[in-house]
Amino acid sequence: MKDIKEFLRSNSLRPTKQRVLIAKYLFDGENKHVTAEKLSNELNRRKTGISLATVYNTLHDFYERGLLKKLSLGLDRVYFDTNTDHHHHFYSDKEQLLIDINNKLKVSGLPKLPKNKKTNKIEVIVHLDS
Amino acid sequence: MKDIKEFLRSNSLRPTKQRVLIAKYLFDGENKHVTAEKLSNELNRRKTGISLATVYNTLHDFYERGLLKKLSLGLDRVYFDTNTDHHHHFYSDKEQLLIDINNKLKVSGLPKLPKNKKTNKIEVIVHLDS
DNA sequence: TCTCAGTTTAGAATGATTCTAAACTATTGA
DNA sequence: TCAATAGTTTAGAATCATTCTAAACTGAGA
Repeated sequence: MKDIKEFLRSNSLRPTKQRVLIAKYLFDGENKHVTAEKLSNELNRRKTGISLATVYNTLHDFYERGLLKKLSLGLDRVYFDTNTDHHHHFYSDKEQLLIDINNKLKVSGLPKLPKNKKTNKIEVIVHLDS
Repeated sequence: MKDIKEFLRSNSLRPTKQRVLIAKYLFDGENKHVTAEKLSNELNRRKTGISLATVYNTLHDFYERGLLKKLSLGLDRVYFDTNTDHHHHFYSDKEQLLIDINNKLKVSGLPKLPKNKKTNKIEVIVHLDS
């Protein structure tokens, strides 16, 4: 609790009631994949009374501080991932399934880059069926 | 022209004026990446008077017949790719850059799949910076 | 040519996200 | 402790890609 306030402050974020609650939920130790809507539902379940706008603002703030990773897998919603290390995903649109691939994938056989461009990151999505 | 009508018919699509014009543009031999909006602009430039709704309908129809590939790279718009072979992409959100990677990429080191799931496809996106 | 299922279309609807601007609150300096 | 203020929260409006609706239109077969 104190720690969370410190954590927020050390990331140039005022430890407001709302941010503390959201951070507590997101950074409780286990990795999470959330959308704004899913997070909002979870917070409502806990009767926190945090508005959807604040959920969006907070996810964005955390993302900008590098505390979350942003995933745009399908077309619809944006997922935020509490695992900010570079990693990849198993993904199934139909089944709302999203699983981290944390071990070392290797991608080989890349052609040379377009001129004047450099690789920012390589993203691998393994689409699954049942 | 005749060929395009035949092509549409052979894919269970009536060769309407609109579909012929769109197919002619999309399948002129060179690979294209289009969004509904970009395609609509191009068609307006040619004074075809095709509505945006029809552009969406037609892209969707072509996609369902397997004539186009659908790409959901960023969050915003959907791209349709006339290259329907399995392939990967260089992508830069900022610069609206999208380039096919047609040669054989290899992805190694995948962990085992979640139980009861099988791989549908592996998608590699190489994000670029300038 | 007639008929009708398949198409096209304008405009409304949807749904995730962002914006607005007014009310609220954490922080800091006195 | 308190006032001032910069940063936050919020409801609701706005945005924007896309889908839906339902009415008008058209290609294809009889």
